[in-house]
Amino acid sequence: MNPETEHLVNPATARRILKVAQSLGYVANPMARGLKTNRSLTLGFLVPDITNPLFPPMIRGFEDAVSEQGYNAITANTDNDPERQLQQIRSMRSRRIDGLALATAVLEHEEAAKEAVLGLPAVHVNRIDPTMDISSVASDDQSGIRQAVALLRGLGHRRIAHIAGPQWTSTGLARARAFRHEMRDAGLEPDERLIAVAGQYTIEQGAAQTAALLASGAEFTAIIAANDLLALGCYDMLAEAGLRCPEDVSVVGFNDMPFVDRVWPALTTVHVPHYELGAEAGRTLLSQVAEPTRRPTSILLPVTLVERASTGPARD
Amino acid sequence: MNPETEHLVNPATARRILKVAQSLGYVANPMARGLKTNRSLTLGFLVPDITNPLFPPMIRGFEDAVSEQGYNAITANTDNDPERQLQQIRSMRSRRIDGLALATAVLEHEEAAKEAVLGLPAVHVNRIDPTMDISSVASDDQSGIRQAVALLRGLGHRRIAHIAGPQWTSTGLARARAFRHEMRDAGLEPDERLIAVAGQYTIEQGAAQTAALLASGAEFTAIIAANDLLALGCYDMLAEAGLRCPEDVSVVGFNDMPFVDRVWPALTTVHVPHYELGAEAGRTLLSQVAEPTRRPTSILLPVTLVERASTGPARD
DNA sequence: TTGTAGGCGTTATCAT
DNA sequence: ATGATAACGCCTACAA
Repeated sequence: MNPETEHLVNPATARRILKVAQSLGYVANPMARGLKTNRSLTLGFLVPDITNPLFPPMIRGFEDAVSEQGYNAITANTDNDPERQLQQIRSMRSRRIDGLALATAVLEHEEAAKEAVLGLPAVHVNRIDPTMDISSVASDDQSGIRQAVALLRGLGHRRIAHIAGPQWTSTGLARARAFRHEMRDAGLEPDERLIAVAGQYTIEQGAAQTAALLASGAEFTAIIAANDLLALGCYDMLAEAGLRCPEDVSVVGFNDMPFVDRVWPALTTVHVPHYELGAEAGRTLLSQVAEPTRRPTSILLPVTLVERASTGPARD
Repeated sequence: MNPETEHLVNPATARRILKVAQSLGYVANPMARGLKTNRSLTLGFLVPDITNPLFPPMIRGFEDAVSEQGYNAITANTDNDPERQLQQIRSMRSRRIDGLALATAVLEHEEAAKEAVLGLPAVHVNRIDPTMDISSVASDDQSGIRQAVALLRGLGHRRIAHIAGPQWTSTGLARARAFRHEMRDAGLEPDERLIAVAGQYTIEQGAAQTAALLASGAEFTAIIAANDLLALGCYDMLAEAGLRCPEDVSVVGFNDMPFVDRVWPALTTVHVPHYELGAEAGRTLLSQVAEPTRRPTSILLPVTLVERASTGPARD
């Protein structure tokens, strides 16, 4: 009844057995199978919080991709807590998952996590591993920032601010780096006073850092936020300061979360293909499972800027 | 090493064994345990689509609640396809889940699903089972509609329309029924021409049914939509028809999805405690697992209307 | 109070 | 090409 060994049995017998099994309603017991083989046909997917709208599409993509190969996916939340993350990894290992996808972005306590994952096929999602010990699937953050800068540049903006994501986050780091690089590339020397670093990817932090920008005294006509929540925070603080968007200040987000096309004004943002990120991670992980010695790969998925109503010509 | 039988062993020995096990890094193998006990300490959660923002909080609540008792949760998507739902149930049963929560709202093909779940502790979430064969945890839809009607009534609205959800859906049915009932209760005879039934819970259907309402020729100054997506569709069609919200037509949604407080105008809607729904479902399911003979219970969680900017005084 | 043997449903190995 | 058997790691009944 094992397709892989069916060739060494009489085809007629095989057919007969299969038919009888079916008529009996026989279904293999995954626990018994797993106990014997030490494999579970199950893959883990670790996210900070399933409640964050970024992750459901990734999870769905992952599940759809791996279920095609007969694998199941189980998800767990870490709340960005390194201790919880370790627990979850241990719990999943004890359940004999065959591989693990990590969409948790915490750069600190890296060593502990890496050690916990040792020997298990693994892939990072939505983040890259600088040391390249582990495969990764991420969006092309630099290209996204480049497109954002190009759009604003084309609209006449020269003094562009950046609200960076938390620097303990892979995306926060990458997008801030890309911002400095792409500004220079566009012939706009980045002003360090116009880079504010958020402590969390939240609306509140977006507002707080916009306030900081405003307070710095340095002039700007546009903000590139490291993600959509930060951008929504910009909206709040700009309104509070009596500034209109986009007439006074243009705002660009990152991720293209659900419904940011319906906030006011509709948010111009970099669309990230979250579903595809998850699906690609699933495929990568499966090839890793099939061939554990294969060396890590690093995939960058293309992103595209979606121009909506939060960007307009520079005021000056 | 089993806490439940620890009392019939010498405390000193127990401590000794536990210590040694710990020092050896011993972790029980769930598969071996499950093979022997025919239990998995795992519960299933079936949703139409994890990508729908209603479900992540429910899932999270469920997970948090059951993990407190040492249970794991696994989720699967059905895409509202009865066939897929059966597959998923069978797959989960083969994996020996100890109980199943169903947040899938399809009323058709009920018998097949019920049969597939036979003998397995189960609970319906966000829907009620009229036959009461299965426990359920849902929001108090009738109270939500009552609050919506009361608010509009207080604002002077008398001709109130309803965009009902799909009638193959538990919530669509319940809210439409509640609408008729509560209108009468408020002394406002419901006009059947002012009840449009959406085929899906989508923005597009919300727009289409608003168009139907407008085309019916019957006058109205407010719309109660059966969920937030339908309400957003109202926005679109009203704008297209040159009608302002709330000046010309007030709109009330249902669910209080993430970010509907930031669309324009901010949506007045009935807040449903999705996290609590999931958590309560988890607790209900666990008690069902502990005591399989217990008869089904039906829990209704209270909802509260959140008044925002999409409702205002009646124009007339 | 402690020790031991048997079996849960598979798969893999070995003998036929 | 087919059939028999041991072992995976745990729990439980029973013996000591």
